[in-house]
Amino acid sequence: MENKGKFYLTTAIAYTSGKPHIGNTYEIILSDAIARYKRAEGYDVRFQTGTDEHGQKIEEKAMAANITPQKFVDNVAADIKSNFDLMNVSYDKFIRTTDEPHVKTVQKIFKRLYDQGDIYKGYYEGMYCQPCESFWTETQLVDGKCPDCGRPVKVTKEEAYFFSLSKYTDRLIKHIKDNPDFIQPESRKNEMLNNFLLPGLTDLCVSRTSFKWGIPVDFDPNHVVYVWIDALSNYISGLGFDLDGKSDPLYKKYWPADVHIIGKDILRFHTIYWPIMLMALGEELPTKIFGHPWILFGDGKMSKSKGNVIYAEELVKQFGVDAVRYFCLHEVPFAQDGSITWELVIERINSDLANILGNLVNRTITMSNKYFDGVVSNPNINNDVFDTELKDLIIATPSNVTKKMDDYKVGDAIDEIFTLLRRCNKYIDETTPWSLAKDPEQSDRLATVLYNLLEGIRVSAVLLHSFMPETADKIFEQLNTKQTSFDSLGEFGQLELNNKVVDKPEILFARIDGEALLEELSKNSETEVAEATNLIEFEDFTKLEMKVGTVISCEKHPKADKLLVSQINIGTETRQIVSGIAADYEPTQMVGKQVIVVTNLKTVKLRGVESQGMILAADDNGKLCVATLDKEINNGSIVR
RNA sequence: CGCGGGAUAGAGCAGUCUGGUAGCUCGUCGGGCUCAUAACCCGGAGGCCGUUGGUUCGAAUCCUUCUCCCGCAACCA
Repeated sequence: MENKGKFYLTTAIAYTSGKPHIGNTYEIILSDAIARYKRAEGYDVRFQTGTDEHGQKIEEKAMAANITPQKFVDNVAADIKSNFDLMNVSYDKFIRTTDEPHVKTVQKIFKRLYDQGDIYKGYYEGMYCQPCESFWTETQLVDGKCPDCGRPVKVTKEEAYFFSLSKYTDRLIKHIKDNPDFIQPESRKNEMLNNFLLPGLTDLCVSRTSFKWGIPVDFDPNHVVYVWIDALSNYISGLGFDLDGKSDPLYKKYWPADVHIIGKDILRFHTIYWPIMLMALGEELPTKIFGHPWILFGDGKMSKSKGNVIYAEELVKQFGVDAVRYFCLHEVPFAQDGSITWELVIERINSDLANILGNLVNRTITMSNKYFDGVVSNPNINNDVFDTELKDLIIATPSNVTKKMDDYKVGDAIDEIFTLLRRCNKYIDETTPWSLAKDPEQSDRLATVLYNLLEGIRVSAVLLHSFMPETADKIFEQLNTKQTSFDSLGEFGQLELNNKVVDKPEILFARIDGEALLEELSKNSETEVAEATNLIEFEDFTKLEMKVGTVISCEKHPKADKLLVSQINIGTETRQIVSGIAADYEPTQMVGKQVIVVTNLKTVKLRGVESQGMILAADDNGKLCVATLDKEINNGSIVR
């Protein structure tokens, strides 16, 4: 195999605050498919992934679990790693930001940037929003309030280090314009330029004193390094980067990265902060940043509170690793989010994997056994236009696939392979081997037909290997072939002669009875829901104070689309209450209604407007219906 | 007018940059085949390409008006 040079790709490192769901898993599967494909093409690939293990959130979670942060991240990192291993991911390096070499590297980088004046010590004389734990600049504030939550901010002075970005902005803008492929997909490029770079960057806060679980700034131990200098550095620290020119040979060989594969939500950090960091360090910039879309459950974003999280393990348990890999890789378009539901997964498995792929292999091997005792030969009696068409496609498919992979259009690449598989199925109908078998004089023709099919299957399996490694290996075994490398794709006819295919083909993907499975799943989830329902004590219930009130007036929240602000008479007083019902109720509809109000909730400000309670409403999949009373009753009556 | 993305057959998508017969997968209906996992193959039906106006010999594609959906985006007490 010709060596095509080095190829370094990375995933974002996963934050160790909890268990990874299928969306996290998607990124690593996608990266793995690219890594495997590049290796098969003859690149010297290094594939790095890992975990991001510092930060306040982890510190808090560890405290809540009553273990040390280190113990906490050890557990979660092990969990994430085993999840990646379960998905058959071929990473070369799993880096953890708590690894000693990484910590040292980050400290040195921080010091260097400080020494050369890119990082300076200053104060946030900023506006601090306590609940959001965020600082804001004057220009970011909305009506002098936190743009995130609308709550008032406090002028706070906290010592912090800042990374001065402005010095490098022009260079970065030029780099982005000179390298149109730097940011992928391209639609994101303008977003970065227009929203962040062209208006001018504000300096980035790179240290914290408010928590301890982070890499200490070694020359100023009150501070820990905050997020990005720590996390982003993993891409070079994992290669043994050293500031003093003593970098590991790995670094010299593999840097700069050929592609960073990341979620589209963190594109900003990878296309702005990271390049600027590298410029400041005098290192080369990565070739490409690829922001991939998300996998969504149904039509909503996956979130635990919606109860619609799917974990990779569940899917694997049900369908197997390769089916899950196939689904993730094939079903997410290049630039738009894809969606996952049980129904969709079942449909793809049945129609693509069982019918088109599995059944093709099965029927071909069966015929080979039936007509030739499984012995492969090629008398080369090709006399139809079908033969030419099939063979042309077998020759063309590898480069078709590679073209798509070069643009990271993995789903389209897989489609190319399935186009070939479909063509093979069609070829069987065109040549009708079972008719040929009835005429002994057609024996050589029949053998040729089967050879063409087996070769088509072999080529498909070689190409499929990057996406579904186990399945491809199973096909190789069934064909009993050693011709499994990309070198064997150049010309038609590399499948060995006089080999014997397997006697009884194993079913690669069994068809799934969708209705039965869905029914079983819904039964399971019902029992889970029942088990998960927490029963409360009666006393807990009595803590709630609920009263009847009449809506005196109601208007739209001035700063939020989804909120209404009502004045409600609850007998002794009038309360102002903000509710998220604007989608279902006009303000005028609310006036005069008698509603049930929770009156002993802590007051809170919602986008700047105080809310002194809560109106009860039923939620039917997002459609809200306010609870009212059967007949008119005195305001202030207790509800229980 | 905060910024950005989108609307194409029952569903999911491609085509839009670079104007020239509207395409793919699934579903559906009809037919064929029997090697195969009720699988495979062929054919049909199903589209004012979201709306308005314009440019053009010609518009899904370019310009324009409006509508609706989604993301950034937390909030729904």
